[in-house]
Formats: sequence, C-alpha cells, structure tokens
Amino acid sequence: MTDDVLAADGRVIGARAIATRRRLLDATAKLLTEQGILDLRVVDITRDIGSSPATFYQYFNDVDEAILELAKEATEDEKPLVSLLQPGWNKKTGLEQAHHFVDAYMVFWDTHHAVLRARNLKAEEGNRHFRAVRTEANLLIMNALAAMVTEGVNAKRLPDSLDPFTTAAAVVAMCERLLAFQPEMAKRGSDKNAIRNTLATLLYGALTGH
Amino acid sequence: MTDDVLAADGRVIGARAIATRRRLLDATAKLLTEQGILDLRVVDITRDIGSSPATFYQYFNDVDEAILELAKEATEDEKPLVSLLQPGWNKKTGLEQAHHFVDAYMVFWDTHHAVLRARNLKAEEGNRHFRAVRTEANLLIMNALAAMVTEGVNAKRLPDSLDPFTTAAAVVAMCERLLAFQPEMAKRGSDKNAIRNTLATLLYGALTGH
DNA sequence: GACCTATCTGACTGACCGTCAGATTTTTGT
DNA sequence: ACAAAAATCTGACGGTCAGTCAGATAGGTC
Repeated sequence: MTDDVLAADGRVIGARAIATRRRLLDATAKLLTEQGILDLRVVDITRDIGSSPATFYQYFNDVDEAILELAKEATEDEKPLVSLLQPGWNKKTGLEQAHHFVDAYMVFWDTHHAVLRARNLKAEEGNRHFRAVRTEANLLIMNALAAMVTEGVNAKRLPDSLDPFTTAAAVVAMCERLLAFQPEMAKRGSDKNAIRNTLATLLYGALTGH
Repeated sequence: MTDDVLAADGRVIGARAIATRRRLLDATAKLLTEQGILDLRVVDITRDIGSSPATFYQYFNDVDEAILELAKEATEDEKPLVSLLQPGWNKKTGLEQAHHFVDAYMVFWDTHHAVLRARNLKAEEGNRHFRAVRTEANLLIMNALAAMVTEGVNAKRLPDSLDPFTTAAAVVAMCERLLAFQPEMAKRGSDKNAIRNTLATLLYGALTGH
C-alpha cells in the first residue's frame, strides 16, 4: 500500500480526507498562481475552501510540503515530453520536431509555471527536497537532450568543446526562461510566435548542429 | 540635489542616517544570501546591525524597497559587461571574447546572485518596480546581444527565423540559469570549467553563427 | 550649558503560524 | 435502527513578526 494517501503525521486517510487534501492542494496551486509564493498564506488557502488553518495542518506540516507535492505532480506531466526528444532530428523534419517540443513545453509551462517557479526558488535557496524534485524532473529532459548533443558531437556537427550535459541544461534554461520572460517581451514587440520560432530554431541548432 | 539620500518619508537625511541606512542594506544583502528571500525578516536585519525594527522603517517602507535598492546597485555593476559585447566577433578571436564575457558574467553573478534571484522572482510575480529594474538591466545586455544577432542574420550566418531580441533573451537566460544550476551540476560531474567552456561555445554559436 | 534638530527605539496593535482539545461527521457492529 | 468507535474537522489559544508612533537620545549650534 505504498500509494496510500497520508496525513501530516503519516497515518493513512480515508476518502473524505483525500478529497479535503485534494481541495487544499488545488487551492494552494490557485493562490500560488494568483498571488505568488511570497504572499501565500495558509489562512487564505483554507479560507478558499471554506475551512480553517487547523485543517491544513492535518495534511501538511507546512506550506512547503503542499508545494512539494504539487511539484511532484508537475513532474508527472513533464514525462511525456521526453518522447519528443529522440536523437535523429535531421535536416528534413528536425526543425518541425523542435517546434513540436516547444509547443508541448509551452503548454506544460503555462499549466505549471507558478509551481515550477516556486520549486526552482526553493531548490536554488538550498532546500534539498525541492532540489531532489527539480533534479529528477530536469534529468528526464536533460538526459534525452544530452543524448542528442552527444550524437551531434560524435557526428562532428557540433564542436567537442560542448559538454553534453551542460548544453542540455542550457537548453532547458532557455526554454524555462523565455517562457517566463514572455509577458515582458510581449510588451517589446516579440510576440508568442516569435518566441516559439526562435526557441525552436535555437534548439534545433544547439542540439543538432545543422 | 537629486542624488540626496532619502528616508522612507522622503526627507533628506544626514551623514549618520546614511551610514545606518547603508548598514541596513548590507545586512539585507547578507541575510538574503544566507537565508533566501522566503525567510528574510525585518527583525533579523535590524538585529544584525544591533538595532530595532522601527529603525528599518525609518528608511524603507518595506523589505521590498531595500531589495529594490540592492537590485539597482547590482544593475550598476552590470553596465561594464556591455563593453564586452560589441558586434564583430570573428573566427579568430570571437570564442576568446565569448570567454571573457562569460568570465565577467560569472563574477557579476557570484557577487549578486541572491539579490538577482529575488529581483527576478518579484518581477515574474508581477511587481512592476522590480520588472522595471530587471528590464532596464536586461536591456543593457540584450540590446548589445541583439545587435550582434542582427549582424549575424544580415550576413546570412544565422537563419532569419531568429528574432534578435528573443535570441538575446535566450542567451541571457542561458547565462543566468547555468550559473544558478552550477552547484547542482557540479555534483553530476560538470565542473565550473565545463560550464564556462560550454557557455562560451553556445554564446559564440548563437550570436555569430560561425 | 541651553536649545534645536536629526536620529533612534520601546511598546503597542493586528495578522498569521502552528497546536491541541474537544466538537462533528462517518463508519462499524449488533 | 441505534450506539459505540473511529475519522475528520475546527475554535481558540500562545508565540512571532510586521508596521506605527510617541517619546527618548544623540549631535550640532550659539
């Protein structure tokens, strides 16, 4: 029964409690999106579901624990993206495949950006649980990307001064950050489509060397 | 007298107060680095300089205002980097110039990473003051980068599907993120030098098309 | 030394965190 | 159908921090 849902103190909980916990998680995600992590308060989360702070602490030891769970859920949604990153992008279809990945990544990002931002902040500030989750999520993508880079380096299309894993990290960074910058860049005339095209082109170039 | 130092209520302050305000800013930067923005408390800042919370509020309306000031100071340190980004990187010296920029950027990042992270978070969460500061800082770099990309596109070394400004944003994103990931990547075997080389190679490639 | 002004802080209010004992709802047993 | 047991929920509380303000203290001027 390793996938039983647990309360904060570790005991297995029943159907009603699972539903309450779920509503708490959803409210947390909602408020994280609306207000950001800095203004996220337990009172607000519980008020949102018409409950009281004490209820929250039945299921989570603190807000971090709830956000961590949301981050794990986001990781699940990231897994399908890996199938879009197989070595063998060629001159014919490679750019189109890059577009597919970028599109899928955009949807993923739009859905989870608030949680992912929170996860990254916590990870960068040294929280080891969030580091672990971020690392796990990034490894999924980065291993696939690194394999593509390695292929390009072996075929001499990419310079061997590129460390595959670091390049993969750079690609993930570009994706995450361009999407995060998006609202700001829109104001400067770079619309969603320019971002999409540029990102796909950069990916295609950095990963294949074509 | 536009560069007089002001208290929270806008009045001009004297030498002693300037010194106190400075100590508050330094303590804020220190605690931001040590504990991160989520655990940054005014009590701690004032305790650190042997003072009381009331003193803090003499000079800043809230913690954000102090962080914003630190972010503006960081921007000043970023300005010299622009001179390292002039169009004309060629096959002979271009990669070396990219290395110079990466090195300078690494120093800049190491000095200000906690403040820059806080700035970016606030900006991404929609705070317009922090957006303005981040935009100003990024524009410095991005305009220079975009000019280089435009040169590469005009010379047909880069595909015209690249939007110069978006590409510039991607490059900044790579720099910021790779440095932020650094401690984590180190554990996976990519050392500082691999990051440095990879970043320089990617920059050189993305900016010049060589 | 008396006065004036700039600077600092003790003490307070209000809000949130996290806990716990007890109230309420659901399930179980007969 | 009812009572007892278990699961779930919450009111109320102690502690901490944000932010305010009136008054204390320090520094300068004559």
